Amino acid sequence: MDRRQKKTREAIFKAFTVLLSKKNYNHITVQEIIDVADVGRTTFYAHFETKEFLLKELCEELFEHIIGTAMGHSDIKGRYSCEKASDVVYLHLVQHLQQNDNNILELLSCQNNDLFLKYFKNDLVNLIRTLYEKNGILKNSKLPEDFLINHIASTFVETVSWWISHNMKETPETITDYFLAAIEPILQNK
Amino acid sequence: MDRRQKKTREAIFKAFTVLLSKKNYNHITVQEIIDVADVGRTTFYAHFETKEFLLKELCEELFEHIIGTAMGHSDIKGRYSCEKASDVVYLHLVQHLQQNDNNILELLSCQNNDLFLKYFKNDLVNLIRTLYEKNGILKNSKLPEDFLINHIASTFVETVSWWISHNMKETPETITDYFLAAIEPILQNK
DNA sequence: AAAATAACGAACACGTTGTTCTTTATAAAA
DNA sequence: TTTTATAAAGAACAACGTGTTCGTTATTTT
Repeated sequence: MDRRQKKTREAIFKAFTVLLSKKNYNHITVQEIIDVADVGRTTFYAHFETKEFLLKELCEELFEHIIGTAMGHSDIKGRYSCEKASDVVYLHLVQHLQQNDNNILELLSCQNNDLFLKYFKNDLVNLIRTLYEKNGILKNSKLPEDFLINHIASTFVETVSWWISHNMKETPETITDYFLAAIEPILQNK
Repeated sequence: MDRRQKKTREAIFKAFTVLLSKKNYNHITVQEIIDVADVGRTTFYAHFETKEFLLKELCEELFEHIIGTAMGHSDIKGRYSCEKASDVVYLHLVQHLQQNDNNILELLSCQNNDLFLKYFKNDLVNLIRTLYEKNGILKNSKLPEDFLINHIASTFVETVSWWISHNMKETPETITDYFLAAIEPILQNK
C-alpha cells in the first residue's frame, strides 16, 4: 500500500478516535474529522464513502486483530481439556484489552461504546461457536444452543464493559474468574 | 393537557415509530417525521427540542409504564418467598411485552433496537436492585453486588432480545424459564 | 363572548454533505 | 534519473437539513 494512503488512513482513524472520546458519534461531522486529521475533504471521501463506513472499517481493523489472535490460541491449546482451553482464550482476550492496542480502551469506554460493544459481541459469537462446536458441551444443555452462545458472548461483553467502567481496578485474572463464575454453572446445567 | 397537544404528540410518536421500523435512526430526518406525522415544522419544535429529545421522551413513556407496573407486582407479591416473588415479576414483564402495548415490539425489533434495549436495561437495573435489596441474596455471593445486578439485567434484556429475533415462537413461560436457568445458578453460588 | 393557547406556513441564515475540477506533490517503474 | 502513475490539496458548487422568527388562523378554556 502506498505510504501516503497509509498515512492519511491512520490520521483519519486517529482523529476519529480522538473525537469519539470527546463527543457523541452523531454529533461528529466529517468536517471536524478532516480538520483534526488535517487532510483535504476530497481525500477523506477518496478513502471512506461516509462516516458510517469509517466506523465500520475502524471496528473491523480493531477486532479482527484481537479476536484473530485469540482464535489462534484456541487451536494451539486444543490439546488440553476442553474447558481449560476456552478459559485460556478468555483470559488472553482480557489481557489483550488491558494492553490497550490501537487505543481500543479509548473506544470501549467512550460515550458511544455501545457501537463498539455491538461489533465486539458479534465477533465473539463466532469465536465462541468455534470454541465449543467440537466438543458437545453446548448440545447437552436443556437450553437452545444459539441461546447459550448468545448468552456467553453477551456476558463476556458485559463483564468487560463493567470492568472498564470501574476503571479496570481488578486484574485480568479476577475479571476472567468473574466471567467464568457467571457462565460456568450454565454449562454444567444439563 | 390540551387535546390538540396530545394529538400532535401522539402523531409525532407514531410517525417516529413507523419510520424507525423502516430505516436507521441516524437517517431519519425531522423533515420526514413532520411529513409523516402531518404537523407543521414549528409545531414539532414546540414539542421537542431535537430528534434526540423525541427519542428520550418516547423511551421514558414506554418503559415507565411497563417497569412501573412490574414494580407494583413486586410489592404485592412480597408475602411469598423472595425468589418466587421476583420470578413472578419477570414473567409479568415478558407477558407484558407479548401484549405489545404502544407498539413496543416494533421498537425492540427494529434496526436500532439497541437504542431501546439500552434504556430498557437501565430501568431494569433499578427494578432488580429494589427486587433483591431487602433480602440479602446478592450480598452473600462471592461476586460484587453491582456486577451481579448488571449481569441479571443484561441477561434479561438479551433473553428478550433473543426471543424477539426468533419471532417469539416460545411462550412467555418458556422464556422466563430460560432466563431463570441462565441466572439462578449464580444466585445460589455463594 | 373574550382571552389564551396551539398549530400553521412561509421564509430565513446557517451549517453539512458529497461531488467536480484543476493543480501540486509524492511514490513507483522505466 | 527521468518518466509515469497516483495521491492529496484546494476551491467552488448545489442540494439538503436544521432550528428560528413572524404573522395568521384555528381551537380550547375562562
